[in-house]
Amino acid sequence: MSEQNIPYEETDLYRIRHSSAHVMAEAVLEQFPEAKLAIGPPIEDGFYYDFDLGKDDNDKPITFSEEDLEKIEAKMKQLLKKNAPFEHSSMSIAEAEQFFADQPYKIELIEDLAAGRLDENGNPTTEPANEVSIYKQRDFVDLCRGPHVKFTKQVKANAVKLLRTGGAYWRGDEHKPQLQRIYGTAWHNRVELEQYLERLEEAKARDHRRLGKDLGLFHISPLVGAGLPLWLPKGTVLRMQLEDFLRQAQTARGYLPVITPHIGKLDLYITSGHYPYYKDSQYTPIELDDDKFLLKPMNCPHHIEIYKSQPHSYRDLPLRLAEFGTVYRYEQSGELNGLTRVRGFTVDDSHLFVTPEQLEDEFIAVVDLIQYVFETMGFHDFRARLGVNDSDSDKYAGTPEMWAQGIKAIKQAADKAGLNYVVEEGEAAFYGPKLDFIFRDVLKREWQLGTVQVDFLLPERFDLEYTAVDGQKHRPIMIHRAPFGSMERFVGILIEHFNGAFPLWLAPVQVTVVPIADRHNAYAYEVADKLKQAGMRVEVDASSDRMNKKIRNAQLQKIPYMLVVGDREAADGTVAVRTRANEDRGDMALSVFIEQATTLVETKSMDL
RNA sequence: GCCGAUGUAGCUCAAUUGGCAGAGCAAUGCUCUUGUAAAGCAUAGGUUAUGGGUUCAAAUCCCAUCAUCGGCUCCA
Repeated sequence: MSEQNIPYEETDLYRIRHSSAHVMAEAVLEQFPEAKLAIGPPIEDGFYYDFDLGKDDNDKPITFSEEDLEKIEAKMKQLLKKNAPFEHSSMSIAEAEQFFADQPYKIELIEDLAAGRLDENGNPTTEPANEVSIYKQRDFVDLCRGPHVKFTKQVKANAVKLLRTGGAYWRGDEHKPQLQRIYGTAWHNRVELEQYLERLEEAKARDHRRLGKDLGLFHISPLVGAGLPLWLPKGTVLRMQLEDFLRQAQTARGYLPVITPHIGKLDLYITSGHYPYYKDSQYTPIELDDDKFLLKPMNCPHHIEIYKSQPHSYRDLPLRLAEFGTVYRYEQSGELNGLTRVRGFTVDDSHLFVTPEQLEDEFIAVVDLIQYVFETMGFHDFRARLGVNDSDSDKYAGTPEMWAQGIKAIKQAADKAGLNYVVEEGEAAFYGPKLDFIFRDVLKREWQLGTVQVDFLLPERFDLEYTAVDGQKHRPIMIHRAPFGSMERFVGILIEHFNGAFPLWLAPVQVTVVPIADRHNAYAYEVADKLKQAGMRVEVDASSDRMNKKIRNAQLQKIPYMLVVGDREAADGTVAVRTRANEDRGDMALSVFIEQATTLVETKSMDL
């Protein structure tokens, strides 16, 4: 398409979606004449519009029902076909305030525009506006910067669909009124719409919650607790492959393993400064006698205490302490989601204690490790984001100097490593700036995974020191880092990315041996034993099912290899190799298969 | 946490307006001994998420709680 290289805001699709939002609002007003309009922008793949429908007799907010949505969609399609031009004009602030007098949200937007505070998207503006831009189709007039299509008919009625409703806070602030949002999608034509809907179906089919159940990877029991996943044997095998891989990579890079308990005294987190920041998302402290203990929300304080357990010379540094450390955060109930958003999760955590001279090299080495990990996973589409503090936010600790120093260190190291990154305000940790690695999966969805943070604050808080060449005590700097981020989220993403068909080295079961009839079971077990001796994870399907059924079951479990064995194979010492890609490779000597498979495992190949 | 929807067998779903809770798959048993994506027959499986309430009668209506899903806010 010709639109690929121009900004989204300038594309036809953007206009189509923006115009769809207006026509949808027009349709809503026909059904709900009292609705107050908030904002209705185009978004990725579609658009939304927020409405305030007022309260019912019981003072409960009026919401859209599913039937409402259908009616609105039908009405909207009618309005699209009943052609009308989008007319652009402007009004003075005073005119606009009068015109939108019964639209409080529009008034707020107009006032912000007039004062030069915020534009209609909530972004800061530089200059106060004298007049505002408006768009009109038929009797529907909206405060809007545009652009729009010229006529409503340019939005094809069969290329638009309303998807869902939901609550949304005015201006994204949970202390402000909650509005009713309708999401819709709009495309150039019907075919594109259908393709998009298919994409949604595809995403649903690879949902890790669905696959996690079907493939027996994890389970979440309400009795254990929401957001506290139980790892089933197959999920555990998968996770352990990841952990072993990283552990090995870390050992090769001079990391030292440590293990720390799941709780710690409240005082520890008060010293670290975590407590005030995590108070709201924290399991309440456990009180015993005169002490209070917290389920740890972070591993750093424990690792710091390990550092402090003995005096350090500059010769000991950098000290790289690594642990798969499980932390607990009491996330809001509405936030929980399978493995990707949980209340107890394991961070592939490490804390590096370094001298100022070592900071840059160590940071680069960490970035290098993260990239190595991603590449090994077959994650090639990722970007980096430098999260810095928000100048006017009070949620960050430390001095401006510390922040400047940290940001500078990250920038220098990232530049030296040749890494492209974008800077985003308000994306820092409370104790320092961080570099996040954001991965785009096969469905083009973005996930924040690995993270590296430079920290001058905690060494200060805990009064960390080492003896330098000059014989004086100096303050080390800490680097916090986690390539996977959290094992739970990472595995969740991995499941969706691979659609449950993991590369051989990660597959919980790598091979299923399929005996054709009972009399082949003995040979099947013999084959399985040899595979196990070669380090393969293998199952024998000795059930009374037909061979076809056994193959089907293995296919559904996305097991990489099915080895069919019958009279021929038993006589020749061979196996008939079939892959989950429906590929029949015919008979081959077992030794040849083992040779091939183990090589693929060793090289962590994506191929079968 | 907020707004909305949902919760029936291990899984996927049925059950007219309130009137005896059912099917497919999975499980178990038996028969068949099978050559690359579902053999046949039989058996078992449920306090309809939990706790209250309305009713002669509740899976169905009402209330509360828990959980899940879709959004918002927040985040690894």
